[in-house]
Formats: sequence, C-alpha cells, structure tokens
Amino acid sequence: MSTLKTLLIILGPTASGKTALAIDLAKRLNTEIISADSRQFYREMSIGTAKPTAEELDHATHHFVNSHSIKQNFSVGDFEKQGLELLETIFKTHNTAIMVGGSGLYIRAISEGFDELPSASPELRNKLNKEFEEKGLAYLQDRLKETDPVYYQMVDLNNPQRMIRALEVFESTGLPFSSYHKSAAHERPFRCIKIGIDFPRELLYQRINQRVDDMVKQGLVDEVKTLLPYRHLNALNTVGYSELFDYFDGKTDLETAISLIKQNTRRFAKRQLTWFRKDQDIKWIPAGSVAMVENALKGLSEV
RNA sequence: GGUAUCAUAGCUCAGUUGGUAGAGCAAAGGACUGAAAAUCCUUGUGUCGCUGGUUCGAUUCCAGCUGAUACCA
Repeated sequence: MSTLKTLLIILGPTASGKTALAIDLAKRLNTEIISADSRQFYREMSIGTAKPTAEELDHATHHFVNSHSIKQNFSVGDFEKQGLELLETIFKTHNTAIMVGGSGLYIRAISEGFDELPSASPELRNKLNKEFEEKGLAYLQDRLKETDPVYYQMVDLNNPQRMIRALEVFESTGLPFSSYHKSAAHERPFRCIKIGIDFPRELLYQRINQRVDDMVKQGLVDEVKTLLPYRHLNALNTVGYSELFDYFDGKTDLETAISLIKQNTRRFAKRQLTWFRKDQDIKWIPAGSVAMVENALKGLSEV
C-alpha cells in the first residue's frame, strides 16, 4: 500500500537551533536530512556557515552539506531539480524525509517550485554587471522598460540585481522575464509540513552574538584567510566572510569586523523572519522542544 | 574646594531670536522566481538632566541642585 510521503521542513532564523533539532528528529524517524541553507553546500566554508560538525554529520545522513565547491555555479534552480530527485530516492525507502534550513527561497523551491526559467550564463551576467557599473541604474531601467514593460511595472526599480536578472533572461531567450511567470504552485508527490522554531528576538540576538564569538574561537579568521584568493566568488559574498575580507584589507580592525559580523547576522535573521512571517503554513513551536514538535505533528496528522 | 563648559532619540550630535524638536548611525517594518547568508524599499522611537522662577506659553531666559569634562588649587 502506498502511504502519503511527508517532507518535514524545519525552518527558522539563523542560530535558532535547527541543526540539532533536525538531527534529533532524523534519529527518531530513522530518516535522512536535506539541508536548505544556501551556504552550507560549499565544502570550503565551514566555521562561518555554522555547518553541522563532523560528529553531528555522523548522527544522520545529510544531503547538500559539503556537496559543492565554491568554484561551482549552483543556483536555486539546480537545487530544486537535484533536491526533488533526491527526495524521490529517499521516499523509495522512507515515508518521511527532513529538510532543514533558513533560506526561504530554497525551501520554496522544493515545497512549491518555480516556473521553468533559463539559468544565468556567467558571461551574460558579467556583461550586464559591467554595463550597470558604467551606465548606472537608469540604463537598466530603460532597457527593462523597453524589453519587458510588464516586469518594469512590478519590479523595484532601485534594485539592480532584480533588473539584471530580468534582462539576462530576455537577452538569452529573447522572451521577457515576465512571460515565464505562471505563478502556479507545482504539485508535489509528497506533502510538506513546515515547523518554524520560534525564539524571542532578544534571546535570538544573544545567541547570534555568542555564536559569532564561538566561531572566532574555532578559527573563523584563519578560515577566511585561506579563502582570500576566492573572495570574488559569489559564495563568499556572505556574512562572516565579507567583514573579515575588509579586515584583511586593513579597512577595519578585528574587533570592528567581529561586531559587524554580529550586526549583519542579526539583520540577516530579521530578513529571514520577514520572509517566513508571511507563510501561513508554518507551524511555530518554541525553541528547544522536540516534544513540541511531536505534538505539532500529531495535531497536523489529524487534519 | 574654586572657575569654566556641557547635559536633547539606544549612540554621536544639530536646533529652537521663547510657540514641546531633527540628522547620521543603531533599531524596527517590508519586498523578493536560478546572486537569496544576496539585493533593495520604508519608518523618528523623545518627561529636551532635576526643582523652582519670569512669561499667556520655557527644551530655549534666570536661580539652585545633580552629574560629566577641562583647567586652577
């Protein structure tokens, strides 16, 4: 008999204890974990991304942790495809899989999916970035207005990344970015249960500050130092790394860099919360309570 | 102990010729379809140190007090 497969999604802001909870649940449910953290894929980055430790990785099978190199292009579209394939495999032998992460877009990629869109060619993106640098925002706005008036009306015209993305889709396919938007959630052959870890803001910020100090003790500064030759790569445009690159450039002292890491991590957590807040499907539970998760699951399965 | 200066938002400070105030940073809220730990947008939160006095009205002027800083002893 075929039962409905379940993807249990553990999400929450950074430093809310997702990793430990997911491992605990994976052991109880005897299943595997898919990470949805957009920086934990990269094997060269460890301390600054608060990856599970080697010991933690031993306790449960993790996917999409250390799975890629910072030198590879790995997009959220790739993640959607590979993640779905992986889930299909896992569901052959398990009724439940666990996804854990803090990257809202990546979670959505799996739970709802995106429209079929071409991915970016690095050359084209470089070209557009260069044009933006030379000719400014107005240039992007003009080109977008001309090639995709629909998206021009919707997009934040101050946001170069958004406009460049739309232009690169247009230039590589000849069709406006907006014409790809069907905005229908994709049917998935499994159901998603989203559990959010809820923390009082102040406590969360304390944990973030503490964790940054711990990262420094574990050798974050050295980790970043070895990555200096790769600093131009997108993967390294990341909280915890950018600030220390500035330190190595002599732009700040170490103490300042560390407090900026804390501040930018807090801001990151705030953005994550903004993203998650609008998702009505998330069942929020107080931090650190596996029992609460079990209750939540019970409640949900009755529905 | 004396003299001078200062005391305004979480911080650094501006300002009000007397009509209860505004910048930067911090912070908060938001957006978001292959860069997403990225990128971008919005928002001033206040016993104007305390107690009195003058005044229709004091954060502003006056006195005292408290605290900080500097200099003199």
